[in-house]
Amino acid sequence: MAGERYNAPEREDHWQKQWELRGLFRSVEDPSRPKYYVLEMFPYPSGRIHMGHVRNYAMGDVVARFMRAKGYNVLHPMGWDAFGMPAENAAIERGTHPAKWTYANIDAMRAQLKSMGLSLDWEREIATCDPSYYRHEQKLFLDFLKAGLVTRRKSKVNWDPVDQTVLANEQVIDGKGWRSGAPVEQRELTQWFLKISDHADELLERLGNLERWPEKVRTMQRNWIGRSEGLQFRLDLVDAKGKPAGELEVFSTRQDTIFGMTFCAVSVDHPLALKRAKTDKALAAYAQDARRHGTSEEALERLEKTGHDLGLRVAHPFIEGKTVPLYAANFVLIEYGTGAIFGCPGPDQRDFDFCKKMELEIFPVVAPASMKPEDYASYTESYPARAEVFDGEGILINSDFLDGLAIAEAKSEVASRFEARGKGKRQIKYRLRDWGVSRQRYWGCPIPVIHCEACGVVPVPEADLPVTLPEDVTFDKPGNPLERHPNWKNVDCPACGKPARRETDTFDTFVDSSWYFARFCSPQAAVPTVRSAVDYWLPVDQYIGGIEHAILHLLYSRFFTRAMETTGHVGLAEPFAGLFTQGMVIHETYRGAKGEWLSPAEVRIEDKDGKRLAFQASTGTEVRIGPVEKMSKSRRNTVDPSDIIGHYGADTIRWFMLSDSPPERDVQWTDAGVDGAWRFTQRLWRLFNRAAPWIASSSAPVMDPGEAAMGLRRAAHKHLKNATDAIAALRFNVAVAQIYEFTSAIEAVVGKDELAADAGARAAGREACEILARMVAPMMPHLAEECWQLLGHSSLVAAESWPEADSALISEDKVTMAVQVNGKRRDELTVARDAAKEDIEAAALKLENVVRAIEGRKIKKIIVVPQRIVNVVA
RNA sequence: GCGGACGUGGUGGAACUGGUAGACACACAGGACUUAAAAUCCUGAGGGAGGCAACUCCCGUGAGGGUUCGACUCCCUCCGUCCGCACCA
Repeated sequence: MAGERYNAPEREDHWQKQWELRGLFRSVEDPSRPKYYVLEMFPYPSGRIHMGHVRNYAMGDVVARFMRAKGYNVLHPMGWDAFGMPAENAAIERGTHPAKWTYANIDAMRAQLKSMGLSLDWEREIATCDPSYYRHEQKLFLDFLKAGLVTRRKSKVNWDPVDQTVLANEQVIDGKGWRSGAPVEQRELTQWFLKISDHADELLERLGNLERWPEKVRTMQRNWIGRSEGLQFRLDLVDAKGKPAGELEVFSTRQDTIFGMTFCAVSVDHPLALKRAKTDKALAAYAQDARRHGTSEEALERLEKTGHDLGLRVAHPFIEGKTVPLYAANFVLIEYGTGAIFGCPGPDQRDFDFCKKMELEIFPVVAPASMKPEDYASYTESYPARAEVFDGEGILINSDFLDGLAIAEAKSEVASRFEARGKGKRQIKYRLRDWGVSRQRYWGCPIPVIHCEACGVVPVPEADLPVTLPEDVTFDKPGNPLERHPNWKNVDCPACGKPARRETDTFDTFVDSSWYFARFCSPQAAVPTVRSAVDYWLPVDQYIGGIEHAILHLLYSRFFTRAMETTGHVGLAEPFAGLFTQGMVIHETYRGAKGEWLSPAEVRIEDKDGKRLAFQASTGTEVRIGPVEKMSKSRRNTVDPSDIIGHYGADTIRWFMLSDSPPERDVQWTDAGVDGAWRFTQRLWRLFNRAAPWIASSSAPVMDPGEAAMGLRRAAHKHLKNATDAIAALRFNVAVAQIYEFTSAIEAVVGKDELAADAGARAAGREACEILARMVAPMMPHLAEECWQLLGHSSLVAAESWPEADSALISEDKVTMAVQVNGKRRDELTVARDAAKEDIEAAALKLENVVRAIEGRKIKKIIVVPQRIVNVVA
């Protein structure tokens, strides 16, 4: 036995088979037991799992196994987010059919995940590209359509003229298509939209209830939804001759600054601008230029804020006879508010800059609250020369009837006056826009509608679902294969029976992932969701994934759940009660002589005089060690999880992922770190091998345990409590540290020859080992089984309950308190746990170090915090 | 620009509601075992000063100030790093 090594790969295979044989991780609804739904964001089947997956799923598995041991009925499923562009790209590049490519990847990745020993219910596995999944997505869409949650309209989209498809914003890089490199055009296309913006207020409001979500994610969603309260109002226009020329409707959150209005501006796409552009060629050219810059954010940053005079003037609503110019301006967005603004250079930096350029009047309308009224005049005079505007809290000035009011009061006053005149209304605007879900792509869920010349848009009858993708498609030409398929799109109209055309757009893949968590509750059902199942399992109690989904996926899923509630598919509004966003896996980067990226496998690291040097393994030439960055194919700084699992085993890679770094922060992959984790697996295995015969004859705790026994029992229960709390709070690195300490404590007792005759120590050793095996089980499940077996059990530790910490053993009867003099630690004092304050004070004052520190000074005060600290103030 | 997070030894990090800063791990050094190596085990260590030594003293959680008997923790100012959003009226 001694000298042997734990053969992780072989034993892990064995234990995985045992779990599967007994169906330990299959979950069945059981209303008599409390449920716990733990879910990690399901992967895109790109081909192989990466370290990010390993970290994500290791964490989720700890939670799943821990909660199972705590007695919960745990649901822990896995599936595949299987539609998407990479499959089509593979088809274009390699001629493989997207389905073939995708399913092969799923098979490969399933095997990899299984080798990690995850406690998943594989019977619930789903793939979003499977008709058995997406038929229900189509049904949901039809229900949403009926419920008025869907709309179809023309909108501007990013269009790649080479690939002939719409691109998501994320796929536009510096104004160019990410694949083709062609400049992206803005095109008007008729698209399907889910009306998420109708629910902006709900989605915002309910963020407040998501207490177990990271503040950061809630803030990001709050900003994304972008609520602003303001006033929408109409201003009178006059033409060059001073005659009335209609009205201009604007939106502002700062209507209090109305007396500072020195111009108005509209978007180049505003009706007023479009109308004039028909006759004003210079304006038409200006507008064209402004639109061109609309795509790239970088260009926006540098873009000068300019305007083109529209030849109209705007009458000031409160100053008789005053008018200001009206411009078409490149910085006004048609999508937001009314596409028109009133410009006030006072508290608005952008308007201030614009006025300077256009040489318009500039004066402040808000003065800092601390300023004395006699200084207002000089403040006003010097204002145009300022480098930056004042936009803080303050008092209205230069504003007629608003003078002296605070900003909030002035806002309310102005709003009331407009409302009284019938010229305006208080309004709340959101930045959030409707979610365009149409994609001109093959590998996605077909949108189940039919276009008929006579009947218009006709939903596919539910009996005809699913609308499946045709298999005989070609990818040799750019564009949507569904569009050019010879007959797929030709159907008879379900309403009138005349020839009609199928919708050839497919859904954005974010639609697929917006309800998969609900489908997991009844993955084989003939309807999208079974109410008894979702009512039992949902919400997801703990969702774990990357921060990159903070907005899109998580916001869409929240909206989708609300929509499914409206249509009766679920009975709750929020899908994820708890969210955890884990950090990335990062690694050093290496570059060769020509600046080419080198993978860690191609590099040999050496220590020379305390300096780390890297050499190319094949040539021996020196390699530059670059910054530590997120593992990525482009930088080639990836490590393949399967290589590590094949060499060290799954437990080692899991343990490493959970050690050291707090789970929300990035973890740096290092060989030394993996070696350390591997050494610990060996150490535990050796310990249990040594312990087994040593504790074999022990039974129940003995009547009169000695010092060694009591010490070990106290350590066991203390570490058990600490680790339990840490795991429950997802602080795996802290739990790992507790397990290390606990292991050392056991090693100090178990197997020691001098304690072999101590029955109490042997009994405590058994108790400690049994606790340790179960504590380790969520993190290193295979090794834990091995250890459990070594202790003589025939049961599986994966099915064992979590040990209970005995609080009586944790609170020791003697405590060590620090003794401070004037706040500086001078000595320590061990007293009975319940010692009286007076006795503690007296004992503290007798300590040599304390006496010396006091130096005969008079004692002013003594603070005693029971069980913690004594502070003598002298 | 707006918003958020963070800043602790050589490194990753720990420190409960303000109460012994640096747990645990990595790396390092010394030692044991060994013919040797690997593996394993033991020991040491924030920086500085004094002492043969047990030990004692000073400094120390980005910088400066404040509150407190007592601050990594709370407050203010500043510096730095990272992230998100960004012409949103």
